[in-house]
Amino acid sequence: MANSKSQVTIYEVAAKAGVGISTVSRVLNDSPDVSEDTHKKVSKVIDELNYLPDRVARSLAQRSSNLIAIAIPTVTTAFHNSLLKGLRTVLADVNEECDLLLFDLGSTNPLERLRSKLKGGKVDGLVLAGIPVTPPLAKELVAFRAPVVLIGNHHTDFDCFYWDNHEGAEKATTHLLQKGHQRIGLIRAHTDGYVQVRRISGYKAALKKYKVTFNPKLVQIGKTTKHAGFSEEHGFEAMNQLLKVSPPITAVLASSDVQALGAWKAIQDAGKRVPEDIALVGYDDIKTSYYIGLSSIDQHIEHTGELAAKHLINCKKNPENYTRVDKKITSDLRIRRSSDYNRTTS
Amino acid sequence: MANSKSQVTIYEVAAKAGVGISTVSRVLNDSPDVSEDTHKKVSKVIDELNYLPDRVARSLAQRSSNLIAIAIPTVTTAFHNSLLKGLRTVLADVNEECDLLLFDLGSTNPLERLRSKLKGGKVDGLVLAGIPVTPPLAKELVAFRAPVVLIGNHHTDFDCFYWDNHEGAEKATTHLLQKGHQRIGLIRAHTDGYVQVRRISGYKAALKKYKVTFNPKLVQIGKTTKHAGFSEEHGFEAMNQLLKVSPPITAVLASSDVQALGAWKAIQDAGKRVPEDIALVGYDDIKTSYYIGLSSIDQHIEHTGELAAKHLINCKKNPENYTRVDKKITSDLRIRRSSDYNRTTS
DNA sequence: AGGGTAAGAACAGGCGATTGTATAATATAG
DNA sequence: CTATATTATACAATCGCCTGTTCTTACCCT
Repeated sequence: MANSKSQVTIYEVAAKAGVGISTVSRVLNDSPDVSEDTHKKVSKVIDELNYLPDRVARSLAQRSSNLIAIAIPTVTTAFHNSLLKGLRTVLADVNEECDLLLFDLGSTNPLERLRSKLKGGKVDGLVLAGIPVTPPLAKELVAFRAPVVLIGNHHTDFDCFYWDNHEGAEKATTHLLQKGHQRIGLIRAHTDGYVQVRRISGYKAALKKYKVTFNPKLVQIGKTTKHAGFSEEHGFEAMNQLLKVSPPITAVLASSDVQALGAWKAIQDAGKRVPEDIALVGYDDIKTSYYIGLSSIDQHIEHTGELAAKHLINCKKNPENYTRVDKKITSDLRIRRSSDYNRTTS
Repeated sequence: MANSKSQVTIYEVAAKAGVGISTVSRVLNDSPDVSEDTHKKVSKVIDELNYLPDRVARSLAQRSSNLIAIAIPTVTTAFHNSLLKGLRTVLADVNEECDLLLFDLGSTNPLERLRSKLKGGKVDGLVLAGIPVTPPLAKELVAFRAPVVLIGNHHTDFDCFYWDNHEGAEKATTHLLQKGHQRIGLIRAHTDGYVQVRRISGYKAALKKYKVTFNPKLVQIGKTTKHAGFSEEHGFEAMNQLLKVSPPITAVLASSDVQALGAWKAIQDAGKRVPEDIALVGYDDIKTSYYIGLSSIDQHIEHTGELAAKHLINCKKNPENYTRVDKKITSDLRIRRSSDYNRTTS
């Protein structure tokens, strides 16, 4: 199994080079007060011994773990993957030393799990993605004594990067209105939080601007509750309900791309075409959307991950000039085949 | 930000509880020889002081960290995401204590980066995904004092979970032959390693079984080298080359689904249809393939990740009855619209 | 009641680095 | 040529926790 051999330590290097360990340490850290000769000599021994400093010991001495944690649920979506990628890109390039720690919140009782993870020990930074911060949680986070970044949620006590769901839904709806649609369906999800509310308000705002009366029957939700209704099945189900509405709708805005995919299937099953009969716009802009030509709202998730990582690294590097970050990430509409069709007759 | 205040250490807890630090430590680690009274007393103080043990110090002292690391390149693909998910699922459910650490290998000099990550070691297990193990690396891995699991590569000194690329390519090719194809193109990638060689051999084996002569002109590779040629652009480019071959091919096997997507586009641009004019099969079975109906080879990547995690946890729990694992994961063909069409005339 | 035993807690010595300070060696000045 | 400033290096104390060992103390038993 590969175990036995013990590590080469700074002591061995020092002994073999005939110097003290502090000198070796200074060579490692490119301290200016080591003579050139000594530097060379020690470097040579380091090479010969194939010595690499122990990062854990180093972290302890430097009082920083060089670890940034991100808490995510087990059921990951494209959202989490994009976020991770953004974080990693920055951590890998900007700061060689920092690794990413994944706090998996499991499937049951995520908050309890998060609490126990927090107790597992400190890290240099924590990213909470899509986790609403309740007052008790906020208290624990403060006690955690490490910079905490919230993604997708808002809280006055922590740094946040979040999206304006109102804006996204409004952009999508406006686009459909501009394409000549009047009866636009909305497939919602099984959450009644902030996100959902804002999206519906964006949808309504756009309608109002175009003087189209809001019709609650055009907002549908199915029974399938898996993934809070962001699933393909749910999109399929809700779309079938929308197809029964009369007079018929000519466009649909879904709460997620995956949902839109299900809706697309329902539309095809009903013998109708996208976008000629029904235009479709999703939310999230996942990879598949690009390939199949589904219009969607791009929330720049990967970029948000990068921003979060940069912010945390910055906190670490110069904690003195810290200022709270509260940044809204704008959402952009990606128009593709599924909605790029002008409806001449209403 | 909640940072400034200096850390609460085990000493303060010990002092306030009126015990020695070793007792506090034993409480933290649920050692059996602490009386119940003391346990309670200390726990109470821990709560009051909001004490969190320092991960780094703990790792240093224990020479391990309850961490399983996985090394992956910065440019992640669906492959890595699936793997991660598999690992996490198991770590989250089977063992509450283990977290996943991401060793990002960056973009330049991944092996060197890996080396330095290994040095900081102190993890309980390491997963190497898609990283060929050269002799010097093998040596370092042996010196690394933790179980190492290789995914997608084979090495007699380590536990491995890998795929039989010969089998996968053979299954895909056989499927196309059965559908009546004779002139089957192959889009390869810019690697000449194990994976590529085995896939080509599988392709050839299937042809041979059906008594179809191998034609090297049907194996194409483009100039685009990004992502070692597994990219959409490269698929597009190579497909265009294949379209020029005469007599025309009727089916194509790509090295990845993303590549196949590019090929699909090239086929459409040439005014041909999938699968009626040209049948298409990819490799990897990414999500998009399911949605757009691209046939593909499913390598059960997520499941492989689960197996790897289970194995590592098992190593940790009972190291005494360790036996080397060398498991081949079978690949299955997922037949979808892109190739599900019988070619009557050859 | 005294010696033996065992449980529970304290001591002290690491783990492998960093870093402020003391010291030895060299250089500069008077 | 001694006295002082200047380097370059070595020493030793940490960092926060774990753990083998020693020491108490209380409890049994004859």
